[in-house]
Amino acid sequence: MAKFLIADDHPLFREALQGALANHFSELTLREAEDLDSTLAALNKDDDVDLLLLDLHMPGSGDLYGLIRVREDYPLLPVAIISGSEDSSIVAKCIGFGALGFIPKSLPSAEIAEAIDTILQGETWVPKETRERLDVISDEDQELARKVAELTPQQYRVLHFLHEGLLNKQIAYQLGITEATVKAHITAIFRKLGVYSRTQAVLVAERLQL
Amino acid sequence: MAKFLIADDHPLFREALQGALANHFSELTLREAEDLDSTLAALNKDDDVDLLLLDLHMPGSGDLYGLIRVREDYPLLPVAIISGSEDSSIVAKCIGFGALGFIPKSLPSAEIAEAIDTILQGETWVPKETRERLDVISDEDQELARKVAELTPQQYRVLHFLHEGLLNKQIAYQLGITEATVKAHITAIFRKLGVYSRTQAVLVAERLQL
DNA sequence: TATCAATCTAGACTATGGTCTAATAGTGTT
DNA sequence: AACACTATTAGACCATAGTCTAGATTGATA
Repeated sequence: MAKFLIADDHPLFREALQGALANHFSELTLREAEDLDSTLAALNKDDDVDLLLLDLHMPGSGDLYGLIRVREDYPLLPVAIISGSEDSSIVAKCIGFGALGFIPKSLPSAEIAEAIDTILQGETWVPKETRERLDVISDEDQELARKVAELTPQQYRVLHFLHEGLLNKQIAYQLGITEATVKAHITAIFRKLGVYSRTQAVLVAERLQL
Repeated sequence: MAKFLIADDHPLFREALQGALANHFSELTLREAEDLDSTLAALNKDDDVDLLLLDLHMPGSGDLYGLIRVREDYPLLPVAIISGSEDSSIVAKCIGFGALGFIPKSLPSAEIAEAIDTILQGETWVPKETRERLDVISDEDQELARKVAELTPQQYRVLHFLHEGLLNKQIAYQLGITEATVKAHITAIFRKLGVYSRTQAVLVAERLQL
């Protein structure tokens, strides 16, 4: 009797995936989440989830942040990334940051089930094209990822805009808060990342390809 | 009767290369340069150089800047990069920015001569390991490289330190000039790169892996 | 030599960035 | 309910970044 959590912001895709899984796993309990907050909430509620199927691009998530965050809070939970893209450098990053598998949405449902079987047995699974191209993530980058995981969602959003090259004034407008508040968040980001200027914070974000 | 220009800051290596070339090219005129300034000066003086053998790491050059600069000033001149490293992403960048060849220093002299023959015939030559891994450089990156080529050497040095995450005060100390001067250079860099903040300038540098 | 153009330099001034302190609101714990 | 803890917010204050103007130097050209 397996219990999965599907985290994806497209209801239609969740349904489709659910259908595909139902054909291959007889006894199956499914939970659903549509953004990072509800994913973390669901994991907190159900402590016996066997596998998280996590979409990369989710509201409030921002590519790698969701994975980094989940890995920080639930290091033992098997995570399979579900993604529309299958860029090999992204695949490598995900595996490097602790995902057990990377499943492109374009895969036929039979192969998706196979991949999940592999992952449930504790082995990694990635698309054929990207096998043997899995760069190792350096210790420094692992350390940086650990630091990024300490950021709150709002702080992460601010870091994201920093990385876009926006001024504090522009970030304040985007988030609907005052410039003073943006500055306060930035100071907190510096502390957590161990840097002392916005330039260095941007370089950290760039290095992790957030 | 071929005329080459060897640009490398190690006199010993220049000699060795000279010896290797003498065995394979009967009629050969060689010019030498030891940094970016003397390279540009030599090219300006001799307008009939057939090939530039350019070391990547040269004083005042800073990895890709030397190549970008030479390509901007002498777009028709065949350039072969000579380098100690043979990291495939660097090779790809060099070819993308217009070098006709990439020759690792570790190559036996017979193969170096072969490579140069290939390049003189107008074909590209790269190490076996990196063939068929030559990513295309995007139009945007070409455009950025064109802009970087407009920077003066001093401005390039400042951009380099910006990219390291240094404060203006620290850059001033490193270059032995006042903070006010650093700021003036930074303003000039913004104009030439078409950005309006230090963060964006750093992102340009990061994107070109300068 | 005279002159033009470009670079490097730097001071004065303004805008933006960053720190410190602190109030508010939410969350989980005893 | 009272408690400690943390995220979010923001004002006051100081530091750093960036603009404008301009003098000094160099190299090419008439």
